[in-house]
Amino acid sequence: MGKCEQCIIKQFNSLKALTHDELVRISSCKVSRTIKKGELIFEEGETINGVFCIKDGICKLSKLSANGKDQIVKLVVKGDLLGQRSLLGDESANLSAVALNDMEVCFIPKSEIIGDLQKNTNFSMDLLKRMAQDLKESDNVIVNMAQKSVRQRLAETLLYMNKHFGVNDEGFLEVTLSREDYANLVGTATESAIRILSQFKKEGLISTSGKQIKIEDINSLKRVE
Amino acid sequence: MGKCEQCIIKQFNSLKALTHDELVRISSCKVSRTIKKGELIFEEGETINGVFCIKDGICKLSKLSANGKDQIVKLVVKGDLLGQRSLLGDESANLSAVALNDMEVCFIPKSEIIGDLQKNTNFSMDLLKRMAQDLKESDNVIVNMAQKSVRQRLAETLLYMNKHFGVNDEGFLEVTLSREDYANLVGTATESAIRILSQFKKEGLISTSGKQIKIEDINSLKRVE
DNA sequence: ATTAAAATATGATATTTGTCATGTTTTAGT
DNA sequence: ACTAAAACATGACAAATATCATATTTTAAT
Repeated sequence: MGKCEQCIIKQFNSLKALTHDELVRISSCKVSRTIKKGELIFEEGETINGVFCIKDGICKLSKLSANGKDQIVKLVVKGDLLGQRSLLGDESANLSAVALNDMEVCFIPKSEIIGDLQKNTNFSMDLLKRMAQDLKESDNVIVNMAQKSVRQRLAETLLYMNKHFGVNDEGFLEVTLSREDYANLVGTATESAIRILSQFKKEGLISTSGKQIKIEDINSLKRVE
Repeated sequence: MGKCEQCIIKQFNSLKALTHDELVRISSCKVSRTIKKGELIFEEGETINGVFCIKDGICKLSKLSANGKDQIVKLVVKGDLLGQRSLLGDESANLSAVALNDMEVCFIPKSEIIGDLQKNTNFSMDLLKRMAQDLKESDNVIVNMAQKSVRQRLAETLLYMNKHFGVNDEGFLEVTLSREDYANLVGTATESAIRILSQFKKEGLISTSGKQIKIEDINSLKRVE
């Protein structure tokens, strides 16, 4: 079992603001866990009571809307903390989390870390800064959702996947999403997402092999309207 | 000039977590200001360097999108703090703020309050909780934008205005927005907003007098699909 | 009170997006 | 390798929304 105080992953999130002693204590009560692709981590409405530190893998945060469709609000990736809001108040999760590939996570119970949040100003300030950043990003997503076409949003989603996760040996996007996931990220019908990807293919902006996607003309993709 | 330590408005925001002494100090350097309807408080990209405590009035936070339209992301109202993000890091404003009616605000320079944020855990924890709440609401807006029809979003916006600001003597929504503002809140073309309001009128859900709107059948409005 | 400008209203039409149907390909489990 | 299920693909059509044009009404400034 790894030790938090030696774990490099914490460099990427607020846990790096904890002291050595705090990390040692947390290390002794954290629970390491692997999560298989497609597995539910927690569900909307569930009480989480702790945070997940993501050591490896990616998951989607989504919310079921009235019409029965899942809207993906955010991707949470290696290095991120998941479920920070559970530390503040007794609220249940507003979103569901599902693994997009195999994941390794550590779960830190709320009871063990809540005291540090109160005492260690560096920790709470770091959390505050990151939340402010998240808020800014959410606001930008709202503007995109409201003002951009599906075609444009899908192009931007491909660029996002390329920028954040890169490509594999063969040049395909490293993280492979289903067409349905793309639709749920963009906020459109699955058929529409598929159709537009087909158009992109015809126009030479991308190529595909099965569900894998390769960006062929990144500049044109950036100019999609 | 009012004194912060005696001001009742702070009950509604994080400033209530400050100590008496902290409030006295802040009171001595705050700047009271009235802002006329339509006036710009700050603009996207501008450096704010402080927070506004809203004593009266309402303003819209919006962002200009590539197609030249303003998307309203949030309404900030009496009792709220405006510009909290400016306290965390040196980032410039992500959104523009414009008064929707005459406002009274107090501006508190960042330099005076930043130390309290570091020292007073109650203050930073309260800010953290409110930001978590904002984040949740933003996530919900994303889902609504992505999954609901314009008609539905407009109906919900009317219900929101009714719930948060109530009605005047004659039963009209207390806060009067232009049709363009409604369109920018909902994320649609102004003509579409006007058209749908006309439909609502024909269907007996609302009535209007000039730009004023009265909700006539709140239950049907809630059931709009 | 008059008038120009802005906001509201509505029709006609184009474009975008969703829905339903149906066929093909890929994937995963034996 | 075989097979059922899931995912992908595409056509046809319907519905929602945007755009452009043009009145009408309201507002604000003189």
